Amino acid sequence: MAAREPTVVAIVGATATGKSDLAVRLGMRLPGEVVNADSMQLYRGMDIGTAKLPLPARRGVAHHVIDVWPVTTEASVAEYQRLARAAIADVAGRGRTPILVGGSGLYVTAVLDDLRFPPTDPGLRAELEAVAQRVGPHELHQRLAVADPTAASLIDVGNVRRVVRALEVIELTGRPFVAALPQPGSRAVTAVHIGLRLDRAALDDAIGRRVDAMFAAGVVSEVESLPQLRGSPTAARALGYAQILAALDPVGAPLPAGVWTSVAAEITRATRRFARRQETWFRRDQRITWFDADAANLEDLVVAHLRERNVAMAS
RNA sequence: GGCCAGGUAGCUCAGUUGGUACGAGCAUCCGACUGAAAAUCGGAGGGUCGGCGGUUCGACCCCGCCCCUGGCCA
Repeated sequence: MAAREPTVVAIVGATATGKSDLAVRLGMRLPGEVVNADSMQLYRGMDIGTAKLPLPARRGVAHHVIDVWPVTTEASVAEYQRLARAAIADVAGRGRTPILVGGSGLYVTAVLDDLRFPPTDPGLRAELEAVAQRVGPHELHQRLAVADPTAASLIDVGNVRRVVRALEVIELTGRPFVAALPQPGSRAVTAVHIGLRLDRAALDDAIGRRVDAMFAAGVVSEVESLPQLRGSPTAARALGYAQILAALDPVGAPLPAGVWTSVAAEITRATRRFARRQETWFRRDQRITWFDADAANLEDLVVAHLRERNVAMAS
């Protein structure tokens, strides 16, 4: 008998490249179940704007770690890591292949690699943020330079968020903050890691179409149906939601004509920018095998690849 | 036809009493990334300053003519 360690199939890539769709097709074929690795799809009620597959489109393939948080919950990679690993163990325990799908680079890394998140302390963090407000970024960065020169040299002065987090970790653990992602080879699980890519023109086009489709499907109503969203720690910052909330902001004030056209344009722009960041993140991972997302025989190519990598498959 | 405003980076616009464009935002490209990551942050490329001529040691800034755009008046 081979080792019982599960093999995870991971599908990554920029937004709008068709990851979810491919995942469902593989789910039916392996068979397998989807484990979400999209940070915003964890929120309940945020469906249209996060491009969750509607139930029928999932074709009976189970999806895990999706719709688990109310919008008021502050996101946490560490918590996500626990949920996702538990889901993977569960799926594998039932003899099925876990298919990890999503474009949140850190989330994917947190599941696949041996990432360990030091603890956090909201009070301490708030305190540090207050200090940052008071003394300014340079002074704060100075403190980090004293406490942990290495971390200070790796984190930009202007990146207050990361400076705060580094100081928080140092304070909590009494040890230096190691601000470096694990090197390839630190896999926590066995994984076949594939990426979907589109050239810039096709990607930008797909994003534009996706944003238009979201408006047509009623994202604005979706936002309005989530009164708790405004002011929420994480969910309110989600692409699309943030811009729509801003447009809706002047409470009572009549919305200028054509707002949504310009808001949609803004969201499209922001999403393209985001897609570039996703590409930058995934690009450096040499363990990913890339496939052209618009290949006509994409599914077959991927299946062939999975067979080569000895992923158990229904015949 | 006359008057006014304006023609400066791919786009929207700053700017200089004449001395090498401090340009900014957006866009583009590249990168970082360990408890908010759809977040947060860093870097780079890019301009014959509408055209021609003149004044000047020197003009994107002054003068003349021309072209283009918007508005107003006929």
